[in-house]
Order: sequence, then C-alpha cells, then structure tokens
Amino acid sequence: MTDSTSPLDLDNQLCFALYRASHAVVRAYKSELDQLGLTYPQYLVMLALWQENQPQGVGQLGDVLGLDSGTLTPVLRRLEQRGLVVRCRDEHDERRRLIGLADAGRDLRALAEKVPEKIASRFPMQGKDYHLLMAQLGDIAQAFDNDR
Amino acid sequence: MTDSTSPLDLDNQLCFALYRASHAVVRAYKSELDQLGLTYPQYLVMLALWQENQPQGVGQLGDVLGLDSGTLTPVLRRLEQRGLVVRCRDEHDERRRLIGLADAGRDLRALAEKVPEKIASRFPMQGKDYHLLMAQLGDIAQAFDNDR
DNA sequence: CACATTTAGATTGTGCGCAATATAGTTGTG
DNA sequence: CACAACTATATTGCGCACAATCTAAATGTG
Repeated sequence: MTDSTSPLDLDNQLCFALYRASHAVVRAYKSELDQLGLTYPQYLVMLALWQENQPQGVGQLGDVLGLDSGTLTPVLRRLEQRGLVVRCRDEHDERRRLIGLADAGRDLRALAEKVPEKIASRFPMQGKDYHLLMAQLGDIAQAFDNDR
Repeated sequence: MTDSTSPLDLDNQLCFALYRASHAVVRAYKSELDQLGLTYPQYLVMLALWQENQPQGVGQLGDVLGLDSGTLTPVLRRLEQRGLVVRCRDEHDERRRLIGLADAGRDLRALAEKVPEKIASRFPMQGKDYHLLMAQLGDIAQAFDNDR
C-alpha cells in the first residue's frame, strides 16, 4: 500500500494528471495525423490558420497556441517546406513575418475535418461534461499564463 | 468574429485545452523546480521513486509516468550524474536496471515537499472540484493509454 | 535628425518525447 | 544443451519546448 496522504503522491497531483492525460491524447492523435503528414504542433498551427483565415504574425500565433517563437520558427519552416504555409514579410513592418496558407494548406482542411470527431468520441465524458471540462482547462491555462 | 461552430475551431477542442493547460502548469513549476535543480520530468521521476520507496525497473517507472525507455534513459542518466539516483543491474535478470534513490535524492524530498502546495493554490478550482477534475483527467489518460 | 528604447523574430543550447532499431539476457522446446 | 522466441533496456534520429541571446527594424524624446 502506498501512502496516499502524502502531498508528493503522484495520484494527488493535478499537474501530473494533466501531464499524463495531455500526452496520452497527443499520442492518440498521432495515428490520425500521420495520414496528413502532420505532427501535433503542426496540426495546431494549421488549426489556428484555418480559424483566423488571414495571415498571422509569429507572435500572434504564439499567443493563440501558448508557444514562443523559439518553438514556432522551426515548426513554421517545416510547414513551409511541405508547401502548406507561406512566410512573407509584412510590408508595413519589416520585422514581422506574416504566416499565411498556401493552396496545399487550404486543401488539407477538408481531410483534417474528419480528425477531431474520431478523437472526441473516445473521451470518457461527452456533451455537457465534455464542455465543462474544457472550460475548466481553459481557466487553468489562463490562470497560469497570466504571469508570463 | 470567428466561426465557433466549426469542428476545427481551437476553442472547441478538448485536446488543445489539455495541451495548453498542461504546458502552462509545467512552466509554472519551472521557477520552483529550478531551486531544486530539477526539470519537470526529473521531478516526476523523483516523485515516483519517493512514492514507491524501493528500486524500480525502467519499464515500471515508464508505466507509472506514461513514458517510454527512450525518454527515461537520458533523464535517469542525468539524475544519476547529479547524484540523486543510482542505476544498478538486477542480479536475477541482468537485462533489467533497477533505479533507486541515492542519499542526496532521499534528502531532496524535504525540500520538494513544499512545492506542490505552492502550485496547487494557484488553480482556479479547489477542494471537491479540484479532485473531481483530477479524476476526470485520470479517466482520460486511462481511456487513451489502454490501446498502447 | 540623433540616439536610446522597445519590439519582432531568429538563433543557440539543453532537455524532453517517441518511433524504430539494436543488443544483450532469459525462457521455452525438443 | 542447442536454439528459436521473447523481453528489458539502450541507442539513434527527428521534432518539439523554452530560456537566453542576438539582430534588425520601428518608435519615442529632445
């Protein structure tokens, strides 16, 4: 028997429950995303671009996804190499790079449409509970991201 | 206005809410763990060892943490280099490595005891809601880890 | 206009995270 | 005991993830 009253017990730590669940779900996406030739972070970038429907700065994408430029730059470079996005300079501010959809990236959306439901159906909670959980997770991200 | 009815909308995806919340919380741990000289995955390994209180095989640790040997081997090597764990061969099965606590690793527990509460207090939900959320995340990890 | 400050992004270095593979040790079968 | 099948761990290669640092461009102040 492990001592479940210890503050260090893994099963008492919300951080670990989050960490483990997140990795497990990302792993599950892999087999779906392999068919699109995307990694999970690449898929998130494409979701952000499909959603906004107009070129975004690297920083704006980072804000949406909770990632910084050190992470996004190589991800965006690979997406450009695969012909899914274009990276051009902002004419009005030459420091900025505007990330937009290439034709192949726009086309990929139709295929990607089928991915979420395949995963969503595997969550042990559905409907109202599903959305309530999502809202709570959003609150957590916001609470912890506020200072930085 | 973004079209919030799209199945690809980021704000409708539990996977992204999990991903973002998990990273945000791990980032928050960093400032606490820097004082212990641990990264977050290293901290998780130490939690597992403190909890089990006896040497563990690499595979056992991986099962507890949801990580594989390709991830754990370099993490365990760094913990050994810092004198926190020892890695010795199992006498009865020379393929296995048993990961145990070194004296410095045992001593570190007292310092680590103070970390969880600092983080836990920042979660926007507490008490019953906190534990309910943790249980739901455990259900998700189990549901998605079942097939591999 | 000069020049300090700020801002956007890229670069570098370290450390995960995982699939695929390699290797060594163990077990089962005749 | 030989030897095929299996198992536990390590290794390799690729792609994040982030802190720290760098560069260049824009902005503010006199």
